[in-house]
Amino acid sequence: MKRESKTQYALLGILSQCEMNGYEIRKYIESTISFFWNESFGQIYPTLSKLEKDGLIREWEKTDVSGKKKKVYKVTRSGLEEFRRWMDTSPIQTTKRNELLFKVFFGRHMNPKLLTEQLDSEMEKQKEDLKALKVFQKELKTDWEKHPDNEYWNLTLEYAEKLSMLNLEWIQKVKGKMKEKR
Amino acid sequence: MKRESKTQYALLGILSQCEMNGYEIRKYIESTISFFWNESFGQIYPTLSKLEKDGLIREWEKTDVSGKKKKVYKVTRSGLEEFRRWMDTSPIQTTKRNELLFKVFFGRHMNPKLLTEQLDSEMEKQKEDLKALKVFQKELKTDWEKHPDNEYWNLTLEYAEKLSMLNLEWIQKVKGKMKEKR
DNA sequence: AGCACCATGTAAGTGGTTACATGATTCC
DNA sequence: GGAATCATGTAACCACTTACATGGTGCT
Repeated sequence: MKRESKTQYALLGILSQCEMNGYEIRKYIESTISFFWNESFGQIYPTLSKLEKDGLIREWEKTDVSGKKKKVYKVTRSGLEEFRRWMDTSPIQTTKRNELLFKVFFGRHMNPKLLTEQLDSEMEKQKEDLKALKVFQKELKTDWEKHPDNEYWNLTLEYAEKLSMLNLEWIQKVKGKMKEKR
Repeated sequence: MKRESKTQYALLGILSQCEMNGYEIRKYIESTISFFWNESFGQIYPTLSKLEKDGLIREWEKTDVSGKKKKVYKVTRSGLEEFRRWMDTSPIQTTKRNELLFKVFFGRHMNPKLLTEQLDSEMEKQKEDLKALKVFQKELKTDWEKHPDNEYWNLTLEYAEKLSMLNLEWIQKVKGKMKEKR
């Protein structure tokens, strides 16, 4: 069975929403979909070259309102077709590696205090995520109410929120159990 | 920053529970921790060699009750120390790539019927996982009540169960939204 | 005899991160 | 002038999957 990088489809999907250069793609991912996706520069730039070579995206000179010139990539018609073809046909694959569960599964081997500390820092991350998600949800409601993707984005945010809450509750519970051990 | 494969720690963790050969490790993972971890033979065998070379595990000839001989790997004292050192000191890293969320986030580009089909097969997987988890939970209660790892295993199962249920509910909701579109 | 499963390993190739290098632009 | 950020890219290296090869064992 052939494996193919999903980076290319991620870039097509992102560029189909808004034209950007490589640097902006990275920032977009970081600030918008980082709760379920990430890409590094080392992947983005070579993939952009490949996509352009294949005619799925094209580089444009864009002049913004202030007259400044800027290079951006746009998805071509065949790029959009290829993206949709992939979306429609490739089955969803879920990767299964969860270090948090790993640590708890083999938790007996850990110093309960250290496990608790690691759980704490995991909780911090989750709380920050949750905060960012709330801001994002609000933005969606006020500024992007009429955007055609609104409903889809909202659903993913809802998932992310519920997952974060589940994580927090569960970690709290594990921490409780650890307390008994000390 | 140095990256190091987690495969080695997974193998140390597994072998610290029970002595096994490479083939059995694979089966163990498949049947027990597959809901949060996986390893392929292409990783397992080279890693076993490396661990033995480093003195963290050792090969033994084991004669079982019926007199048959069998090779198994056991964790050495320094192997256990190394495992515990890693458990105590390495921060939990969560990978962020969720194709299910990806598909929904860019869902506008999909044929709603095809998205629904993909969601259906994802639900099937989740339901099977859930069924397996229930069996596992029961086993834990009846056969492994007194096992020192019982509490930890139970916690991970609880997490996995809740996550599966969250997935199912959310997918159901997305499916509902898709129905309106057709 | 043949099939299923046990068992071990290697080689090729992909996917991905990290670190490094370089230079332009903007802002103070 | 100097720092931060914008911007692009490459090279080295690691992790991991897949496919292939090989042979043993046990059952029917």
